[in-house]
Amino acid sequence: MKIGEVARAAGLGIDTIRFYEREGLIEAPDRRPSGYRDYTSDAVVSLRFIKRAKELGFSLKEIAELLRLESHAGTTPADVRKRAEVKLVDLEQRIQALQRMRRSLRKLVDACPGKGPLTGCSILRALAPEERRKR
Amino acid sequence: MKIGEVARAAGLGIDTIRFYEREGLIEAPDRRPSGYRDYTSDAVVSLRFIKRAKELGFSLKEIAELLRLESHAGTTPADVRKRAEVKLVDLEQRIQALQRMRRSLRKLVDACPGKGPLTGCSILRALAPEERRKR
DNA sequence: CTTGACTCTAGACCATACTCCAGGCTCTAT
DNA sequence: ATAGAGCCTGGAGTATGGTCTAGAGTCAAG
Repeated sequence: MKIGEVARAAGLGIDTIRFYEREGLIEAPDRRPSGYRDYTSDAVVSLRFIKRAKELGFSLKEIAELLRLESHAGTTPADVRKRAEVKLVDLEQRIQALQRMRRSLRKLVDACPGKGPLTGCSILRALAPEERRKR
Repeated sequence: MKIGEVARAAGLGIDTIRFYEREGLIEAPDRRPSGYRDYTSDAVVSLRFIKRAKELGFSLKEIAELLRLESHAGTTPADVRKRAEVKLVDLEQRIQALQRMRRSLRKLVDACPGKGPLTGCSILRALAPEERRKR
């Protein structure tokens, strides 16, 4: 596959894919004699993973670590396992942080009547309890 | 209050507060004859809100929109509530995806203790929503 | 009055994660 | 054969959200 096809399949821009290659997130693909990058469908899977993980709030650096768990070249299985365990703890903490955020936000939403005067909205009251800014 | 007191009270850095002022997230305070910014305690409330909203996953741009909603005639509490709800749904989806990922990673850790190939416990596949995993 | 902590501005700088551009070569369909 | 879309490289530019610095003035305690 050429880079454009991969980009469409993964839902990313061409430049983004080349950027990920430079950053070491994906392997550099083989090249055609012309110099064109020649991808296999595995690349699409990796790129979709990256896209999804990004949406989940992982940085590219963290994603790179996750990817290194998958292709455990040059490391022992025990090492892979150990790093996976560390990531698992990370993940659990991240889930808990998001759950705390969700609870807080839901409390705010539930307390907001959604009607009546603006001043009744607890979301805004949390922001500006004294209506000092009413212009 | 001087900016340093406000910063301590809000739990932000001085530079951050000036940055928020430049970005229009907070109003420019009055000035003393010396040129020093002179805040009221309302500023602390606003800054704490911004900090909290950030922790809830709002970007500064989204926070600025929330702030602007308040001062626009015709804004209903429902408008504000709606934004929070959208964020809530986003948060819930992220939590679910992370939980899927956690399951996969745990499977990887449990099932691949150092022997054999990692078949069936691909962290890559765990995050590929449009690629139907076969049951 | 002195001293040290604080504040002012403008602007540089940082990390992250892209996004675009110029100028040139390649591929594919007609 | 040729047009037009696609791809190449290297480097510059963008957006977000700050963070830091220099050089100068201000404040409050002793």
